Amino acid sequence: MTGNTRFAASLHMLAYLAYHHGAAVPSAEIASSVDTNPVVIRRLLSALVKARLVSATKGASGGFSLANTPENISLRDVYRAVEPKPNRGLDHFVPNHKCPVGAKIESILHTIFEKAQAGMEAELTRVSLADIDHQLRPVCTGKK
Amino acid sequence: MTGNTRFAASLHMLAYLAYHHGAAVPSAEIASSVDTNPVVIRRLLSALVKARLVSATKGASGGFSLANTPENISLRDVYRAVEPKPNRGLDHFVPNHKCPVGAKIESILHTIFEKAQAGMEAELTRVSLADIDHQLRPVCTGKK
DNA sequence: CCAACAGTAACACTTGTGGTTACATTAAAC
DNA sequence: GTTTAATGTAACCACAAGTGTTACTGTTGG
Repeated sequence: MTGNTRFAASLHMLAYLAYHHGAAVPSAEIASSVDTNPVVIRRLLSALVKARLVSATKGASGGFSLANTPENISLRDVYRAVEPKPNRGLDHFVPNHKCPVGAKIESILHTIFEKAQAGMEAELTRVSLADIDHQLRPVCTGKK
Repeated sequence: MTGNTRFAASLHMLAYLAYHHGAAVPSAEIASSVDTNPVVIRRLLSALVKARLVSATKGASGGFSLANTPENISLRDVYRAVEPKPNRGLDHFVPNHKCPVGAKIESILHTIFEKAQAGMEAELTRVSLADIDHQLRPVCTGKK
């Protein structure tokens, strides 16, 4: 797989929680919507709990719920929570430092990649979980 | 590996070609600077040749050279040439369409990811290979 | 002809990711 | 207090993608 599905899956899960706002949703139910294993869900939500975006309650009738209002959760928050290393492959890129080009290229690329990353995250900042929820509601409320 | 090193390696190679502008540089020499195998270099440059960013000459005393001036090669051109699928893992993400959330989330995420991608590429558009070359020269010319 | 090069196919190796099972822990419900 | 349903992880396997490597086939200048 070129990228990973963590970010997309996380947004799906959070959208599901926003849809069932207030209630504690168990991982098995979320897994049914995302069509994967409950453990995968808990694994991902674990990162979101650490990032304070989601709260988890153990025990019977427990589950996951949003730790904040959908308006106050930006997609950038989610991105940062599940993608801790947003460097475009610069970590495993080790050129020959004895070459004048190889010696300098790393720091140059680092700066460039940071700007590119910032450009992407700027767009993500402009979208909140509430925006996704609003696009989701119209088709759902009619059938509920 | 989280991402791939193709983009970073491609920029390194192109910077090397810009540094030796005009001359035909064999893949073995570039491989020495990037510190990898010549086949890896040729594999990557193959994509850049198809994108008309680099020209290759076969035979003895052959090699690779830029097909354009560094000013006219933007990093976005390079990115598009070596990263044909810039979707953040949406392809392998197949939710349960029987769920109201799963049915709609795909197209919503697709739109969002496209905007995020556009934000990143906008930053890459603003940087040319000449910009990298200018940052490279000051330290190199003195030691040459 | 020959030496040097690109172009590519084929393969092994490594790593990241996702799916799965298993189990310890926790807390509500009865 | 026991049962039940849930999180939290660890451990493992399977699969896909990326990278490095060898080997071979053209191709071109000397």
